[in-house]
Amino acid sequence: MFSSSANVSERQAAPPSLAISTVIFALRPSETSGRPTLWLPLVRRIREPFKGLWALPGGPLSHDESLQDAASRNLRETTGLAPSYLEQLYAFGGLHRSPSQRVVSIAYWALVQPTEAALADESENVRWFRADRLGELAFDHNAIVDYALWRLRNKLAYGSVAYHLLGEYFTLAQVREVYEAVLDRQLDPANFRRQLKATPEIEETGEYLQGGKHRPPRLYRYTGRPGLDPDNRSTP
Amino acid sequence: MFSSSANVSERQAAPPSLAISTVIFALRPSETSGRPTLWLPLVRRIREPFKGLWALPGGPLSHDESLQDAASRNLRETTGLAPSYLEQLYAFGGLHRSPSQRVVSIAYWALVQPTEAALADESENVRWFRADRLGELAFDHNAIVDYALWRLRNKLAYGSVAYHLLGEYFTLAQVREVYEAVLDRQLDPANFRRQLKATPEIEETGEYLQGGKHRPPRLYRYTGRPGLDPDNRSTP
DNA sequence: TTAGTTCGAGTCAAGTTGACTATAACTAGC
DNA sequence: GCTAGTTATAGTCAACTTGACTCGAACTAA
Repeated sequence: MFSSSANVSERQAAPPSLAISTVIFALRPSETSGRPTLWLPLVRRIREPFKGLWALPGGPLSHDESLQDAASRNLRETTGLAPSYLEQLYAFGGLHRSPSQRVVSIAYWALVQPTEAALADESENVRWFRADRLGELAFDHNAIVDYALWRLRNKLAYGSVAYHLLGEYFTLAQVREVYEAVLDRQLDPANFRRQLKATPEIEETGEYLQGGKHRPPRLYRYTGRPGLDPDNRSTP
Repeated sequence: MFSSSANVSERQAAPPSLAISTVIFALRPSETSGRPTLWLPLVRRIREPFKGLWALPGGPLSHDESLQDAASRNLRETTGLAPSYLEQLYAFGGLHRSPSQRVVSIAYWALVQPTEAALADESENVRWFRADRLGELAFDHNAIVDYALWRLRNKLAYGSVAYHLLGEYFTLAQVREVYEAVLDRQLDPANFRRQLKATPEIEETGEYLQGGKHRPPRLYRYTGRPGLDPDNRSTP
């Protein structure tokens, strides 16, 4: 009784530590088909626990930055990327996420544009993986990625998130390819186009995409809000 | 330079502390109209900062409980309630939420059934307020409640959350009253009924609600999953 | 018995969605 | 320069959904 009580107070003296993790999505051409697919960068664990396994970019929360700033700093430090969309995902706080000490991780998810993603740092310990072909990750990071994918699919169906995976100008077919890559199913080009033309945030430009093999498609521009505002009402 | 650097390491030595807050919704009859409206319990701050102001129930995260357990313990301790629905809301981690020290709060939101809510403890320092008539709350708790309300409205429109504000048996008109209270607008009874009859999770019982002033309505039962499962895919 | 109210089924027009057809505009290869 | 192949874009049509509305059924209060 006495020793157990002492144990409790001892453990409470070391409060759960706080960390940030980020799931960073970008479109890259598939090696096989060449069509755009979802990829994400992982970092290799260079110390225990889970030494050698791949893990989400992340780190401790420092005292003088907000959660979002910490996520965005982490993203920049590990991959050199600046996200076009960044949103909090979930706080993971299970008791046994980390074998040694108790860690509560606040996970963020981000989208980066392909021009950015092409410049991303890659090294021995930082590498991009196809989102649908990850192996076993460190900690509960497989669950975090699964949840981020679920959230991405939901947000996509709902609204305005697809454009943050594309550059400033895009064709309607490119938007459709984003949907097909993320939702993993074919969409009717004509019907998809009809829906997009009905959304007011997509503005027709006078330009056409030249250099393709067939009829040049018109270029469009997204005029909705950028994805980092704190008041875009998908984040408080 | 030296003193600033020393300052940084000193502040990092005291990491941000972690707390849990819960927004607890229940239906109670309005004092004026008698129709069901949204209420939530608040606790009075008995120490600085914000001493005397009302705040969300909450407290520090103890070492040996998961986030959800901590939320549900908090809820039980301050109000005596057992929620029928409990879900993580958001992690609030702004730098100046608390004037003294840095606190990251993981907010949860809960729904309790009216039978439960009627038994809730109330005292000098715990009181229920109408969700649309809160005064100025401590910390950033007004923003947290606003976000919880937004989330509740969204979930309501989407799906299955309304039944957790009702008892085991209910009439379709009661469900409509929940929607009207939360969304704050009138709904067409006939159309609403048509939609509910189309959802398979609502099962017709043989019973009727007796004792009303008019034609007795049929009683229904919700057969979907309860709201505390970790795998109901609105929580990872 | 009657007036008043809610319950519950049904109708209708407007809008949306998915499957499909047809034409326009461009390139590659001959 | 012509033709075949491919994508872009517009349009049609039936099935389904949604909102506004009507009407009879069933009960209570007086």
